[in-house]
Amino acid sequence: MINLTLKDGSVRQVAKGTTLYELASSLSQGLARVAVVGKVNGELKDLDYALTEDAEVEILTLDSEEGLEVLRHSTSHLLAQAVKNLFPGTILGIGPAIANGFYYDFDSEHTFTPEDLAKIEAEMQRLAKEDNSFKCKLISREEAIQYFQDSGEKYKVELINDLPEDAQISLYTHGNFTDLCAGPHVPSTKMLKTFKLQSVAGAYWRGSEKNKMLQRIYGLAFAKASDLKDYLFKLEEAKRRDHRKLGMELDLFSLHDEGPGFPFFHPKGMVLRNILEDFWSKEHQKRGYVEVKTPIILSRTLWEQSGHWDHYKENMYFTKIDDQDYAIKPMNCPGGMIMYKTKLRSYRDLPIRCGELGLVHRHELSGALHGLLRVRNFTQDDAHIFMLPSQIKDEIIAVIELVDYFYKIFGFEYHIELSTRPEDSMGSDEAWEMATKALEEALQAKGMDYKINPGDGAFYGPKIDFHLKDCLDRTWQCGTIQLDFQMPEKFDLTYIGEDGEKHRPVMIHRVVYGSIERFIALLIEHYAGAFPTWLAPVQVRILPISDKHNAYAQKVQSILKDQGIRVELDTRREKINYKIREAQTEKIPFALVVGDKEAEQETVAVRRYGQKDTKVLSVEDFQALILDEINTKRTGL
RNA sequence: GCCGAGAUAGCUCAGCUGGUAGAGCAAUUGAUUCGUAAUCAAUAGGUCGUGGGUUCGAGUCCCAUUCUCGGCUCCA
Repeated sequence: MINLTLKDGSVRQVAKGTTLYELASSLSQGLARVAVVGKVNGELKDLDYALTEDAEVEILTLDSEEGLEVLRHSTSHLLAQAVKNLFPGTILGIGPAIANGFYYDFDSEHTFTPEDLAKIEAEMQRLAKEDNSFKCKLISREEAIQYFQDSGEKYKVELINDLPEDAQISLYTHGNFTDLCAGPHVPSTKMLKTFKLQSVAGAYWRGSEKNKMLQRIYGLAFAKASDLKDYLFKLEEAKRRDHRKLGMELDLFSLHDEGPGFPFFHPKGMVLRNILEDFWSKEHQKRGYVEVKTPIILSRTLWEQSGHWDHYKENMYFTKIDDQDYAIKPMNCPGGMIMYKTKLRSYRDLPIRCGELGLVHRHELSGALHGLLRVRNFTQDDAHIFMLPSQIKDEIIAVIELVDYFYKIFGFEYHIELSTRPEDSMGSDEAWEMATKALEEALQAKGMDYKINPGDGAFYGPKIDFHLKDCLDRTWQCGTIQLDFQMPEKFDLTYIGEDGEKHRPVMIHRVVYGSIERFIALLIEHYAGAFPTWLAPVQVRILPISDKHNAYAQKVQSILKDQGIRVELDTRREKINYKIREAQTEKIPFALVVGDKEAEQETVAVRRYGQKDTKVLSVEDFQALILDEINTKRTGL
């Protein structure tokens, strides 16, 4: 007999060799029916796994994230089976579970079309009903290689060859389909009911552009049909927040064939930009930053000195002036270096926190462009902090706090990544290690959770990245803090120390918004276009009932305007309903209706965006209310 | 850059197997002076992304190209 500790802490004695399924049955028939996999000492196992020693055991159902993940993974096998049935000769790549579903990569002569997806899905439904169980078989490396070589599965052979020496190799079979897989899986295909194939996309084998591009089929899978339906509905809702759609509807910006990736900002978009930039400048001044502006075009020699010529050329645009080579800046830092060197610096001057809202141009791959989220020119809210080595930690912590302060004001949730040394980079291992450690220590000192993003650092140093989510939960890097020992070296930056000798300062490159363009895109999606009053391009629109009331409306407008409130007046000869509808469609925070009553009593009927009820306030009271909302940057809802 | 899909009026879209373009909203004009999400009517608006080709005839078929979308890669 062996002792099993269950999730509730109770201990159950069962015969050695009892399977997880048998255990589930003995606990309750209901549980056995919905059981997906088991967890033995923290490891996921198939239900037919036989227990041979004392263990902590948990039976998982589709109510758990892990259970769902297994379901999604099993559905990817079902997809592969269906594709192999319908398109014999297809070679398999990999097929993992992902958020909300799964994908499988295929190498096929046939190009999968959207119409094929429907056929494949039907075949999956048919196969699922066959009620085939997933069976696991452990085999030796040689057998496995032999097996997949014989069946022409070259990618599987490659995968096996790359498995660690001691890896246990297992095959999973259901019906006529066998795949290399670590498992575990649901007990039977009959559990695979709620899925939907979504799209086909190209994907490089093993994520490297040096490899062949395979065809990836994406699918969704959920525990219940209602969950799938809910998710599809949520997707549709999310698309309504898309900044590309809202940006055009709200007349904020536009993109044109004449300048792919070079956005045009309209008057209303400029209002938003200017507010963000003003806020930025004020907050930075408070924290001891100065602000500069460096040129957009600088000589080739500078870029050679900075290392961009060697490490960043692919992303840069070039031009010639009087037969000399120049580059359009992809980063602001080299310009900042030149400024630092205009004076002799003392240790007493440091840290120098030098901000720059700098317009940079980068040649992004055409296929990567995406609204304002990925563009070819953008304004970085950059700053370079030159400091003594002893100031590193405090400065990094101050920037982490600054980014957090900003993001909280907008109500953004974010996650942090620590990006380490990339392949194409410069500097010594020691310098990189020191820099990476400094960043890590600052994060730990702040108690921040973060994940490591190996090899994703800048070519001159490691970085802390702050990521925000868009309407479809894709994450985008915004803020970043990069610690750099290389540039000061390359540019021979110095300061005079207490000892009267020259020393090398350390520098940080950092941005808070990241790029104003990207940040605006995320703001649009975050607020679904309904900006809080302090950010709204138009804060108030006054709607006279008829043109009898225009004079009073104008008076109210000038009172509010004098307070710096962005207020419009709608004097068109339209019905009040029509004007209100339009003000709502444009997501203006306040619509003020004025008619006989209001004109007589010097009041306004206040209708807030998204709310049906109105409140009649005196003009002074309304003014106080809106100014308070603007000053406190409240969302108002 | 790569794989796939798409591009028709300012916007959203229709246009079957090739027979020289249509709706709604927006716009303009006129009438309506109106109390919390669309007043009525009339008018105007497109060389169907661009360039070639096939054909008596191309929005529709073929080729190239640009841009957009979804991914991959890359990145603020």
